Amino acid sequence: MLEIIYPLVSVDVALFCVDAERLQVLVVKRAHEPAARQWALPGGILKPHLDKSLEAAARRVLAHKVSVELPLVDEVCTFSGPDRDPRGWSVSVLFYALLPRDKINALVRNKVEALEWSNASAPGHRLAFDHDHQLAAAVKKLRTKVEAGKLPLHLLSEKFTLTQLQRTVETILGRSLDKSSFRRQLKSSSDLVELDEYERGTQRPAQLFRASEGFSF
Amino acid sequence: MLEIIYPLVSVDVALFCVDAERLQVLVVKRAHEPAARQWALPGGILKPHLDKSLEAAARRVLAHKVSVELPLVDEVCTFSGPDRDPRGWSVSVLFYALLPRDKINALVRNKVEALEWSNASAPGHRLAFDHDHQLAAAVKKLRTKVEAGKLPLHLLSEKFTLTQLQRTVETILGRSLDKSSFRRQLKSSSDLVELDEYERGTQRPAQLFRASEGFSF
DNA sequence: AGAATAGTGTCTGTCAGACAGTATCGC
DNA sequence: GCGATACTGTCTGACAGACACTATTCT
Repeated sequence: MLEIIYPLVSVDVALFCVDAERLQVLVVKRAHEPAARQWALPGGILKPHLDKSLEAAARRVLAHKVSVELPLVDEVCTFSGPDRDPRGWSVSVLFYALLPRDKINALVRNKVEALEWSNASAPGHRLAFDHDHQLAAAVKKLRTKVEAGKLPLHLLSEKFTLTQLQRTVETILGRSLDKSSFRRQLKSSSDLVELDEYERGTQRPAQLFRASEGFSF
Repeated sequence: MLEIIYPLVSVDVALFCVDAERLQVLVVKRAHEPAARQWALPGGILKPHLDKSLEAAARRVLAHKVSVELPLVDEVCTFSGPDRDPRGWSVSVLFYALLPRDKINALVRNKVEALEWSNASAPGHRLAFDHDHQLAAAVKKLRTKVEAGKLPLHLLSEKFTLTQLQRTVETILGRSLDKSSFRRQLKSSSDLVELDEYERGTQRPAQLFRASEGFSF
């Protein structure tokens, strides 16, 4: 009988937020080994006695970084192999999560770890482990879904204008869209509910919308 | 210091093949506990000393069932939790694989396990563990890719006719397509290479095609 | 009034579905 | 010739991109 070697199982999370026309991702300056003092995506070891699923583990990891419940945490893919973590053979399941723009300051600061919003398309730091690849995979997944017509309503406040929605989509896709075409598509969408409220801005007020009940990203 | 409990890490594979207008999936009658004598998707425990990645583990598992190298093995998603396997907290990474139709008889028979091709949309057996959910997820992933315009060339022989390709796509999507529109799309695709060969059938010979070098599903 | 932002109307080229028509084989 | 299958041509309605136009607010 061979000795059974257990792989290390962990979760990593790319938490996205769109702010100021930038697709931002949360990065952490690691306090402990391995890769101490390097920047990385938030992550942690699976704790079977605490977590009832991998997604629950991802939410637990983020709960230490952000003080709000996240509307969406979904799987991207796995990364595995004997060399990607110095502790040995490891499996990491990558998730992505979306944070509403009005919650961007709900970060939980502590004295051990530094947290930072970084440009997801061009991170300011080189990330530890294979997290550069992981981030690229998460961004690609997000883009693919939006490109396929899904509306990233979880990135917006509860009530939002169509222009805010268009700016968010444009930021994710990295290109500008035609206002008329964009709004035409939205009219035949059952994901939006129009409200009888208007946002008072600097110019003409814009009608507010919210996500419909059955909406899912 | 808490005792660290390791989760069980395994891979399961939905191996697809399109034959006789049916989307077939390979199922195995399990020889050993747990779930002995029940039908299930082929799967196995990750062996870090043998596998250099989860995909490699999936390929190793299939190598015992099919005597040919598979052109495509790709990840679907993970299934995890304390209750899905009687042995305890487990993570299973689901893969799907495509087998060319002319290799459908390349199954490795043995006296321990029974192998069977089952209708993927309506399996003849109830599957063990959460494999009914897994199969549904794998079929959905396959459908989504084909619906998005990807060509499932790996399900066809090396050389194939456009009618064979159309029948395969129709089988996966579960609806019939217009011949003219289908071929129009293919003309602008760089995934196909037309050959100077023709298949001699019962009626007018059909031009043969193959997948281009850079093709990926 | 003028600037700025919200929202609508119209034109047009593209393209997918529908379907008819032609081509080439076996019998 | 006839049936069967491969392959092509044409029409048309739907729709996305482009862009001009109207509407409503603030200064």
